[in-house]
Amino acid sequence: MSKVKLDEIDHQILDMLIDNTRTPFTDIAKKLLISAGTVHVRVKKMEEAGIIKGSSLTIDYVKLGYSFIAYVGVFLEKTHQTKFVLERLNEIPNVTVAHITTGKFNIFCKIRAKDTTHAKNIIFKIDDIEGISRTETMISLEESINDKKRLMHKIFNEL
Amino acid sequence: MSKVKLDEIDHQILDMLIDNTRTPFTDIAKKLLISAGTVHVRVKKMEEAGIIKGSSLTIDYVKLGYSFIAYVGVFLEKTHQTKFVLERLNEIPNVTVAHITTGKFNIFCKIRAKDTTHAKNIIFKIDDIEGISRTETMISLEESINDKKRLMHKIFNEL
DNA sequence: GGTGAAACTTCTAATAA
DNA sequence: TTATTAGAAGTTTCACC
Repeated sequence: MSKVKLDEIDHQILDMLIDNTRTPFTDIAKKLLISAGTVHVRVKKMEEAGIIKGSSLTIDYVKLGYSFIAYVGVFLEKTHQTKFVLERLNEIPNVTVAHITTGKFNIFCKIRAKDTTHAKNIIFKIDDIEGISRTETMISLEESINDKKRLMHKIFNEL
Repeated sequence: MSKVKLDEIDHQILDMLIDNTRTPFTDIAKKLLISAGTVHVRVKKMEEAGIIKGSSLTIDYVKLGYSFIAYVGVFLEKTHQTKFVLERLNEIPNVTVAHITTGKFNIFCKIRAKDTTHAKNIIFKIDDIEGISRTETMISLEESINDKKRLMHKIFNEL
């Protein structure tokens, strides 16, 4: 849980790699007026510190036929069932994100489906999980802002 | 919006690259008993088809001091203000995701902050946006399921 | 479509500054 | 800490199945 100090160079390296993992270190070096070796050393340090956890492709799920996104708020019968319910949710591949939350819902999750029929089946599956008293679905009509575009320095430099 | 047909080989290539963008094509080739050239050609095709939109680093935001995640449901005064409000939300760097939704809320977004004080300021900023009548915040106590672990074939092979 | 090997680019680690 | 450099490793292309 320790905070790690990064300097401006590190932020800019992260920025470019967040935008495209395969940005050659030589390109980064050229842009930042340092050597590729230095980029390598700094990236390695950030990996060792656990700041860089890994890398992943950004997939266009819509093109693959998965155009349906919904958020499902889950109400539990009893709070101590949280762990059990999360395990069941984890078994459904279409539940792509889940958070334990305060406020209105006990658990809050995101599902990705092909269409409304498919989504209905997934929601029924969720409703059937033991310990869930009821759910509330919010269908996404449009994903307007998306993690990807958020460059690090925008977050870092703001107060 | 067109659907694209991928075969089992493509799925497995995606699988490995989703898990780690830098998986060498030679490793993928070895595992799938094809040549590295073939892997290259298939990846290129999926890039050209727009299925692979890009790649990104997975950052441990908690280690960088951003341990606070919350979901904010937004109620609008009038629906036709949606576009305007989304533009304002997009100007706040800590709003990392936003969806237009049906159901309880008009817009649904995710914020990332350093701590509760920081989060409070962000939520106040959101509340101040013209056209928003009120908001409802759900604080994430724990992120239990996370996109990253979802391998493609699990989604593809399910009905 | 796929292959295998050559040509090219990038990474990495060791050495030196 | 950073730069340089050289050998290792990965990627891309292409003539040929």
